[in-house]
Amino acid sequence: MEESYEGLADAGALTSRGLQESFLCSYFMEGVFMPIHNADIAAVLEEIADLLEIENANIFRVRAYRNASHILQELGKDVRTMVEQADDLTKLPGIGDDLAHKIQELVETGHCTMLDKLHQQLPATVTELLKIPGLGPKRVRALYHELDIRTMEQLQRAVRNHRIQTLPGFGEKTEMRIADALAKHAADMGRFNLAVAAQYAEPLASWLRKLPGVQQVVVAGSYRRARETVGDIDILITAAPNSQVMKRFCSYDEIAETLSQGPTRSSVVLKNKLQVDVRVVRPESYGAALHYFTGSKSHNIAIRRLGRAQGLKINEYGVFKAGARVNGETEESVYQLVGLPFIPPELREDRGEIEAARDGRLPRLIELSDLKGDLHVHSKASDGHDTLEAMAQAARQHGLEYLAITEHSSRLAVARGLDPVKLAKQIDMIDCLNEKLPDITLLKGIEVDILKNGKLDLPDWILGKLDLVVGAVHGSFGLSRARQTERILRAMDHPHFTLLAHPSGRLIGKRESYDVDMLRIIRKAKERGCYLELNANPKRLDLVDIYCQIAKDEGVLVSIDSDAHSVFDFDNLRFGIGQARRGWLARQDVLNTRPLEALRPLLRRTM
DNA sequence: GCCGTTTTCGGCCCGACTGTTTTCAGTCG
Repeated sequence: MEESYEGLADAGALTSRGLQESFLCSYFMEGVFMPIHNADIAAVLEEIADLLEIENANIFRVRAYRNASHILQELGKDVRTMVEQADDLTKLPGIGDDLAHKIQELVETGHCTMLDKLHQQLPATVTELLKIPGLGPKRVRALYHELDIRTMEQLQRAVRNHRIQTLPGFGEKTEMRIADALAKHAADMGRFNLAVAAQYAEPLASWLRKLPGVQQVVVAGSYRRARETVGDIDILITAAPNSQVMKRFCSYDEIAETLSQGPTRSSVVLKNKLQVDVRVVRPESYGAALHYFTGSKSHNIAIRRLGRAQGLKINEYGVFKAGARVNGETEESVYQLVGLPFIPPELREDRGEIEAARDGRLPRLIELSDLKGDLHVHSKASDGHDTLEAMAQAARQHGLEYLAITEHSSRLAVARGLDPVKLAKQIDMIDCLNEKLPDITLLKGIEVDILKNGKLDLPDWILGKLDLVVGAVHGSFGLSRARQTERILRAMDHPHFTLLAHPSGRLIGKRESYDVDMLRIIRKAKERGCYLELNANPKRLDLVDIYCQIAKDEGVLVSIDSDAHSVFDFDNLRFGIGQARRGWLARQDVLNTRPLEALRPLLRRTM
C-alpha cells in the first residue's frame, strides 16, 4: 500500500494544490477575502513535518504535524469557518494548543511564522527531493549540507558527476538508484485509475492463484478500499512455508523490473509502470496480514494503538499478548480483539470509522445488488453507441428494473444533443418500447445543459413531459466560485429539475473540479427536493466520498448512475458502488435502490 | 507536539529489505 497520507485527491473542492506562493500573496487582496481551504493548511503542516524531519527533529514531533495534516484533510468541516466561529480547535484529535494557534494564524494571515523561520534554515525546494524513492530525510539532509543540493536539477548534475557516491553512507548502488529514480520521476509515474489498475491486478491475481502451494490471493491496499486511484497494487498470498511462490511470482511475464525481492516480500514494476507489492504469509496469519496490507496506514496505526492500550501487539503475523499469539486468522478476529465489529475496507481511512464502530454506528453499506435502476444513460440518439433496445436489454442483464434514457440537450452539439422536436420523438419511441419490453421500464429523461446563467437548455413544455430532468454543467468551467455556485443553485430552482449529474465536473487526473460551494448545493437539494448524482464512470466518480457522507448527513439522496454510453458501461456501476461505500452510504441513502413504484413519487417535485 | 482506564511525564505502530556495514542505519510499506 502506498504510504503517503492520502485523501487530498478524494476531497473534491478541497483540491490537491498546495499552498502556492501566488495564493499566499493574493490571500488578502484589497477588499477581497480569498478562501483558505483545509487542503492548503494541511499542505503547510505537511511541509513543516518534512522540513523538521530533514532537520533531524524529534520524530514524534514530526509525526504530530503529519497527523494534524491528515486530520485536516479528512475533516468534513471547513476549518476556516471553525476559526471564524471561534470554535475550539483543540477539540479536534491530535490538535493541541500549539497547532491550534498555528492553524489560526494561517487562517487569519495566510502565513505561518514557524514555516517562514524553517525556510531561513532550509530552502523550500529540498522537500521536493523526498519524492525520489530511496531518498528519505537523512539522505536529503546529507545532500543539502554536504553537497549543497537543493533542487532536482542540482541532484541530477551531482549524479552525472558521480559526486553522490563520495558521501559517507552513500555508495555506488545508491547513486545508481537515485539516477534511475530521477529518470522515472521525470517520466511522471503517476497514480493509476482504479479501473485501469483492475485490468492488471485481476489477471495477475488469477495467475497467482494457479501457482502450486498458493492458498489464498487477495488484492489488498487502496484497491481493496476502492480508492478512485491507486499508487500501486498490493497482493497478499497465503502459502505453506517453503513454497517457492515468491520466486515464481518474480517470473511473471509482465514484470519489467524487480525493485526488491525477499522470501516474504517483493516489489516489482510491471511493463505498464504499475508497481506491485506482494506479501506471502502463512495461513494462520491471513486475517492480520490482510488487515495490515489493506490499510490505510492511518487506520492501521489507530487500530494498533487501540490494541496497545489493551496490552496487545498487532502486526501482520497476528495479534499477540505477552509474546503469545492470541489470534489473527481472520480480519474479524483482529477487530474483535480490540473490541470492535468488522469495519468494511472502504471505511478504513481513520475518518471516524473506529469511533462509529465502537458506538455501534457503522452503516450497513450499500451493495451492487441493491441497485434497482439507473437514472443516467445515453443511446445512439445522442453520443451513445447502442440502440435504446440494446441498452434496455443490457440493463436488464445487470439486474436493473428501470432505466432512465437521458440524452444530451442541443447545446452540447458535439454530442449530437437533442432539440425539443427530437426529444419529443424519443418520448414516443420510449412509450412504444415500454409496451414491447416485459422486464424493464424505460423512464423518459434528459441530461440537459445548465447554461452559464443557470437556465436549462430546453423549454419547459418539453421538460414537463419527462419523468425526470438530469441537469449538468458541460461548459464555462472557469466561473468564479460565487458565480458557478449561483448558476447551479438557479438551475436547481427550476420546477422540473430532478438530479444534478457529476456535480463537480472533474475528470480524475485530467481536469480539476470547477470551483463551487458543494455544501450550499447539497443544502439546496434538500430544500428543493432534488438529488445529487454519484457518476459511476471511473474517470468521474463524482460526487466524491466526503460529499456523499455530507449529503447523507444532510438527508439528501444520492443516485448512483452509470452514465453509460454503451452496453458495456453498466459494468462501471461497481466503481460507483465503491465510491458510495467510501462515502458511508447505505441502501436507504441511495435514490435508485427504490423499486419503481417507490421511485416515481420521489421524482415528482413538490416544491 | 500530543495525550492520559499505566500517566501532567514519558511514552508515542510495526516489520522487511537494501546497502554499506561489520552490527545497523535508512528507507519503505
